[in-house]
Amino acid sequence: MPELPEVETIIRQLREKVIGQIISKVQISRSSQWKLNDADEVTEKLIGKQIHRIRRLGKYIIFDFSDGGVLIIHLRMTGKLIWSDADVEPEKYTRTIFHFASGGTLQFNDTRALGTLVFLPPGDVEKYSPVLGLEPLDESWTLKALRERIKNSGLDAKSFLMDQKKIAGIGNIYASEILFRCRIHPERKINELTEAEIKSLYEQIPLVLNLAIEKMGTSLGDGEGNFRSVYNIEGEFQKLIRVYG
DNA sequence: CCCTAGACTCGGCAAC
DNA sequence: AACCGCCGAGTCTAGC
Repeated sequence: MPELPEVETIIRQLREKVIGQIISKVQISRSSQWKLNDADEVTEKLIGKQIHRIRRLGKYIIFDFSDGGVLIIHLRMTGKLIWSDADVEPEKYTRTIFHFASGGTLQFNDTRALGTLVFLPPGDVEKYSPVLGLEPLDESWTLKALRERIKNSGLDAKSFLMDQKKIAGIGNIYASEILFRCRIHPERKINELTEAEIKSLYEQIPLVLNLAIEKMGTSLGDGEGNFRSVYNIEGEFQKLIRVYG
């Protein structure tokens, strides 16, 4: 499952390959994953768009085009973005392929097909903006801001960490790992933690996420959820994980 | 089991 | 003052 470190790994690798590139063709084989767009229309509209910037918001991947439009992709459970320098044919679980003028291709593969894609032309950028909580790797990540979020929540600690409206980017694997390192039981009520425990969360959350980014993410299990980077290789963080499940 | 969005429930609150 | 109605927080479920 791609969580913040996996998505960050993906966008960093994508930057090396697709900044400045121009889309020459888009092949959509599962149009229902384009949430706000008609498949034929978006295929047409994306041609000629140049990728100016790539960024991450929580677990969302955002491509900014030179004209101000954006493409927003969420990988959900099993989505993968795979880069190839050469042309490729769609495989069984290929849902959309982006072809670039350089000859390279970016495949969006997704076994469960729960991932989402949204294209917003320059004027419509406001039409879709996911509601997300604190970004653990931003300057906005402060002990005070975390305490403020915790204050009015009756969730248990693990649910709190995984709630994207509270903190953006954490899922099952990193929530478990962070709580283990903080010695906090996952079912403890978040608003009943001691000040020392909140402080520990405040420190461990960015620490664990940054460590996982250094290791290019976590590839656990052999099934459909197993993370692969843009170059179709596994991450290394599972070697450092201290708890599983 | 653990990704999200939307529909739903619940409880607190408000009045001049 | 709460028979009302809004809001925020939490729960449940569909989607493939």
